[in-house]
Amino acid sequence: MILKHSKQRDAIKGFLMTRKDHPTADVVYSHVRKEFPNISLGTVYRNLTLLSDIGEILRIRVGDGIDHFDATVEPHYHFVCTKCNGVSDLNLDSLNQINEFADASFDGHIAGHVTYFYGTCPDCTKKTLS
Amino acid sequence: MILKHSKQRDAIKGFLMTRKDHPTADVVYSHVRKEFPNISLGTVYRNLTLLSDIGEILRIRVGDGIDHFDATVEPHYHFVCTKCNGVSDLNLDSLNQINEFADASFDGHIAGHVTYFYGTCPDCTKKTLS
DNA sequence: TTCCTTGCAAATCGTTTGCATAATG
DNA sequence: CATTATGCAAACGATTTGCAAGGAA
Repeated sequence: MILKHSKQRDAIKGFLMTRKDHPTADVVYSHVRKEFPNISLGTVYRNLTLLSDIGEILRIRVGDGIDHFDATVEPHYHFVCTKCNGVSDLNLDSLNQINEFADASFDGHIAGHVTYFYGTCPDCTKKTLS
Repeated sequence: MILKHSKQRDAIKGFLMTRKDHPTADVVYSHVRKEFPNISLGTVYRNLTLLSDIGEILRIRVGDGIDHFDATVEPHYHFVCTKCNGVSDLNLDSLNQINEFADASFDGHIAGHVTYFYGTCPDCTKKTLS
C-alpha cells in the first residue's frame, strides 16, 4: 500500500501537532472542518487510524472509552484530570524497570506496560484551593 | 436508592467470583443465561454497573475497547496477553511509589495510577517454544 | 403498596466500512 | 492510467435507556 499525498491528512496531522492536550477524533474533526468544510468524520477517523498505524501519531486510551490522539510519538506518560477530564503529558523518566519487577514473579513473558496517572491537574488544583 | 435483593444479581456476582479471567459482559451473559434463560443483556449490564458502582466488583479497561469485570476488588495489577487476548492477575506488590515519583515534577496533584502489563501469557509462551 | 428490578426493544455513542467519485502520482 | 483518498451514509459493536410488567420489603 503506497501512500498518496492528501491535504486533509496534512491538516489533521498539522492540527494535532499544534496541540498538547490529546484531542479526540471529534475535536480534530470540528477544527479541521474550518479549513475543509466538507471533510467527513470518516476521513478523520481513517487518517487518524492510518497515521497511528504508520507510527506518526499515538492513539491513547485512558479509560474514558474515547480514543485520544497525540502527535508526540516518543514514549511518555499521561495524566488524566478527574475533575475536568483533560489529558496532559507528564515529564517523567521511563518506568521500564517495573517490567522486570513484574516479570520476576510471572511465568509468561512481559513485553511492556501501559500506565497513566490520574488526579487533579494544575488548573483544577488551583481552583480547589481558592 | 435502597437496594433490593435480586436473584439475577446474585447469579452475576456469584459467577464472577468463580472466575479469575475477568470476563466481559457478554461472557457473563451467556453463562448466567444457563440459570436464568430469560435474563437480558440489559440486566447484566445494569447489575455489572451497579456492582462496580458500590465497589463489589471492578470494571477493568485494558485497551481492547471492551469492559472486563473482576470480583477481586483488592488493588492488584493485570496482565494482557497479546496473543490470546486473555486477561489475568499479576502477583505484584503495589507500585504506589511511582505516584510520588510522578508527583515530584508535576504541578497538580497525582492521586493514583492505572497500570497493566502486556506480553505473552504462560500458555502462549509455552506454545511458542514448542 | 411502595419502589426497585426485570425483560424487551429501541436508542446512543464512538468507530468502521461499502460504494461511487475525486484527487494523486 | 492505476490506485489511493474522499464524502456520504449505512453498518457496527458495546453499552445505555425508556417503558410497562414483575418481584421484594
